[in-house]
Amino acid sequence: MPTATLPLVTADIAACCAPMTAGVIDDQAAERLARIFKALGDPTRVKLLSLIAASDGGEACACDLIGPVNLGQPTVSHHMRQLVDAGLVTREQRGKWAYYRVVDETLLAVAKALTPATH
Amino acid sequence: MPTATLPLVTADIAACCAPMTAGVIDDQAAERLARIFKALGDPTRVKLLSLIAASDGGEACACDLIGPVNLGQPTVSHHMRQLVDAGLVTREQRGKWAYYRVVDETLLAVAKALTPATH
DNA sequence: ACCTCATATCGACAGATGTCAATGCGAATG
DNA sequence: CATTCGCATTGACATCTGTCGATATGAGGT
Repeated sequence: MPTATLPLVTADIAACCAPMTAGVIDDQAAERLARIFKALGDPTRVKLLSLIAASDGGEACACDLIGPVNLGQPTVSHHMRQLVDAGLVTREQRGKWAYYRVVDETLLAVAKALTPATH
Repeated sequence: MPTATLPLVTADIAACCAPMTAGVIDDQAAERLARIFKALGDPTRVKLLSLIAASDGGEACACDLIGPVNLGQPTVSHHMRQLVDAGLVTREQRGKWAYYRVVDETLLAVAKALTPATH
């Protein structure tokens, strides 16, 4: 995999997340969903996401995240990349600091995909 | 990890899934959530879950799952174990067949955890 | 220009993960 | 009870992943 920081969840974010429980999902949708779930499949990243979401103004710089998760700076940077690549957070450089912000649309779309069909 | 098939998501399923975006999640909750997400973090397992959910009567036996995912029987069995261990599906042996069923409560709880706080 | 500070990237390494072939095991069926 | 059938377990393997120390990058401050 190259070093690209691509928007893996793009416009088709809606398409990706038709309720998983409605009909049999196609392979592409399964892949897209799994990619997001994998990004969420680490306790550190779950905590990072929560830290950002709970931050004042809905954003947090990397420097604010290193302490709470008690890991090295490169490791946190690595995790943040995963979250950005999955489309779960955005990154904005302002001066020396990198500010992260949760992408609510992605969270909502995934939540919708997980919501069981109302029989 | 021993061979136990424990209900990793038990009564505290509700506690585990207070909206991830409301306050900073504690380490235990992050761990519980991540465990479920990790189980969902593979395209094969996403498809398996979808297959079961879309099956007649909401249940499917292992034999019905092997074909659609195009993988060996031991591999499918392995994936199903992951899903059961994560509390995403239940397993019931009836005669020679193993029937799987999606646990809607878990899906709902996770969906709730992902739903962004309404600012 | 230099230095400092905030992040990212690289290289390395142990441990986890997905897959398969071979085998084990319990339940029906003859 | 021997055989077959459905599924789980084991052992092995290549690949992926989380973590770190060291280093690179790049923006501000002096």
